[in-house]
Amino acid sequence: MSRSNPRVLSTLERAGGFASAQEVYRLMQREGQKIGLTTVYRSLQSLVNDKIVDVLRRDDGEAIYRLCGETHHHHLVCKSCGETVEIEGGAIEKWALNVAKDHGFREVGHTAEIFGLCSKC
Amino acid sequence: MSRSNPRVLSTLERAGGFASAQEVYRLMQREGQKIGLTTVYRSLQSLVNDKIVDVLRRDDGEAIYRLCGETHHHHLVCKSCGETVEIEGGAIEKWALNVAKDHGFREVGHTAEIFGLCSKC
DNA sequence: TCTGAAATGAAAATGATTTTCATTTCCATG
DNA sequence: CATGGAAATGAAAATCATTTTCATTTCAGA
Repeated sequence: MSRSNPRVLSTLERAGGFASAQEVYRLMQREGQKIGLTTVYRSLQSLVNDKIVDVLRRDDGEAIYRLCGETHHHHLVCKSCGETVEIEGGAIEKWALNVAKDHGFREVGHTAEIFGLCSKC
Repeated sequence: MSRSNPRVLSTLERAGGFASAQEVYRLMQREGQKIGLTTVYRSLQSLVNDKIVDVLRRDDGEAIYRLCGETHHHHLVCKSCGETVEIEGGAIEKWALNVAKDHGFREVGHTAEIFGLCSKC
């Protein structure tokens, strides 16, 4: 297992807390930082595991990494410009737990995303 | 420009109205239908343009195509054995719509999955 | 029958992501 | 100060969905 290279997190922060692995890599290259693409991917993956960043998907399928708070939440994402709003999901939590229990499932988790066109797009 | 091959739509319907291009292609292969992967992609793309199907992204980035208008449902998936239960998601629909409206979003869609360990696992 | 536009699909290209594996860096301990 | 092994690193190759290219086939209409 590998741990996150701190310069990757730092770069993601500087990028506005929202960028793809390729973008983080290119940014670090431009800044003259010596780092391999592999390490960028591994670091971001590790940050996701540690719940320090979230991963979403752009319309073209490229993964974008985004700094997030620690409280569990969901996202409302504009499918055109990518603007993201964090959503509290209390209703969903209960729904997921109830549905799962009804079917005898344990160790329940869930994912939920809302997408659409934001007011600007 | 090309038009959708009707067998592609028919196969997507038969797949439960929810499948990736690769899955549609494999299914048609297994059924002995002669068709190229390229045509499957083109047909699905065309169906998306015509708003006959929606396109979403799976967590791994693969695009999945879903018939529009079909009352859509969600899935409760066992993370050990893969058993899947289809769930009605009335509560989620409302939640997604309300949240999106609150933030001025239009053309709203959503994804939601619940996962856990089923009673057998 | 002829003709051209649309459809088709095999193969190559693309682009993100992952894997492999040899090398380098760290660091605790002798 | 060694030094030995674990963790980190990165270049290159592999993977995989998707798109593009391009030559061929189909088919409707003149």
